[in-house]
Amino acid sequence: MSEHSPLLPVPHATDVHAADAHPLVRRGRPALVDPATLVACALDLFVEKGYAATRLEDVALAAGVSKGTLYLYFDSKAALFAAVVRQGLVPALAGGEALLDSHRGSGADLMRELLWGWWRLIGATRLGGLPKLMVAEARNFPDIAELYHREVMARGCALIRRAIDYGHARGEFRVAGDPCTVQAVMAPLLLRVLMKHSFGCVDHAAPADDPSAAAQAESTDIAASIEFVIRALEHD
Amino acid sequence: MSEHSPLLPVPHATDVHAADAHPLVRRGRPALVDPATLVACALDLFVEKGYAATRLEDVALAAGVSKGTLYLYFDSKAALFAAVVRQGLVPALAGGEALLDSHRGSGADLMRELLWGWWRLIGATRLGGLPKLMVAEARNFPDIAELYHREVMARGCALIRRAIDYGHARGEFRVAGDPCTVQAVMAPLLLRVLMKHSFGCVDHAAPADDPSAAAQAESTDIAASIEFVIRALEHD
DNA sequence: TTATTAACTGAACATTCAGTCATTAAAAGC
DNA sequence: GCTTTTAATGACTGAATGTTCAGTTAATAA
Repeated sequence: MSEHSPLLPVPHATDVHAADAHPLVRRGRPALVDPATLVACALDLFVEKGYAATRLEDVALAAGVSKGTLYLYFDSKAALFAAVVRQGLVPALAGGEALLDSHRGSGADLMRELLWGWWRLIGATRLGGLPKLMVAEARNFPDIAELYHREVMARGCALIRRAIDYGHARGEFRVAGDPCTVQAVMAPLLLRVLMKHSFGCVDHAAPADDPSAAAQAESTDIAASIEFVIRALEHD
Repeated sequence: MSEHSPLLPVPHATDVHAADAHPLVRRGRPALVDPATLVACALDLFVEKGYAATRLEDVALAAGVSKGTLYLYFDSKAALFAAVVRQGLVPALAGGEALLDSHRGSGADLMRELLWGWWRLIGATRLGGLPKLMVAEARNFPDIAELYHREVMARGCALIRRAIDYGHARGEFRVAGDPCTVQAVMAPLLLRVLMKHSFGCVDHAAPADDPSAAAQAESTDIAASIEFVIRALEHD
């Protein structure tokens, strides 16, 4: 047995593909598949069907490879799941942190930008399926849940907390960024994305026939949710 | 094959146990197990491990019976799942509807009572695991998701909407009960209960060693969340 | 051309588990 | 006691699927 954690990709994959700056000329057959593609396909299927109901053969099929090829890049199904979470979260939070550092306007505007940015970069993309996936599987994969909690939730909460503190320091917000307020601020958007990826097909509120109208209605709802929480933050 | 829906309990169970007022004297061996116990055990395990990761043998073991006995009461695992949802939701909403009809005070007080009641009757009990379960499995069980959406979510939303309208009609609330506001009002509590049943063991915010202190902190957080949304509803 | 290396394949294997059923147990009627 | 009826059991089965690996393909190096 290898001495690596079973939730990490096998080393050769990391060496050959992730660190592409290999100085030597490669030998042998060139790779046909990018492991990032496998992870992206796995994310889609995990989000759509759940972890257990997703067959590795379907992931492979979606990526245009065979089932065996998956095992060249990931030790196990759980390792693939871990990669899905890791790959999803790494690029997702940097933007928000940069935004917060550069902002100079009002607290309400900062909060609007943060929440809209979260929706654009995560809520409205395929990454929006990750929260549902983690809620569903956190108890079955404590290691991955801990990673997600530490690297995504904690960092996201810290971001919101700093934004609330910013508005509080300027005298615009009634409260400072305690954990409970932070959760209440994120709650409407988080719940929205959770519902979208679970009851989305059941909920008949949106006109399913016209995707552009649905997107329009969604934007309106997001805006309303954001204004709702800002109203709760601001002074009377 | 029976002509009943596969998601309904087998008829004999309903006849013999649910309708206990059978006039005839029963013959044969008396039942040792109450199907409600099976459903309760299934709820616990489904919530803890997820639908797929829960083995029927474990459900049976938790209820003190054998796997075969489960099939005397439920046609399949999916039927057991449906019973879990159905049994959970039936008694859960009546209280809220009665409360709303009898209330005469301010809109904010009504909202406090409603949300606290929801927390006491659902959020803080084993039923609080149902939302997580449904979020996780809605796509895999469209029938059950539709049932849950129609009988739980829609009715719960209607309740909140009427409470907002009540406060709005009295001139206390800024807005009427549009669907988006309703969701924003429920969001903090719903998200809290979702997190409790997924990341609950990972989140180190609460002191896990002292359950009474944890319950105390939880009550404080619920109260803060409720006041947060009421503040967003009320006039400036 | 031939050897070597790496990527890839898919049939076979091993395991897990929902669902079945022949059997046993416990009650009531005769 | 004997029969009938219902409850309960747990070993068994079959299908699904995660995992493995001997073999194949496609590239470079000699």
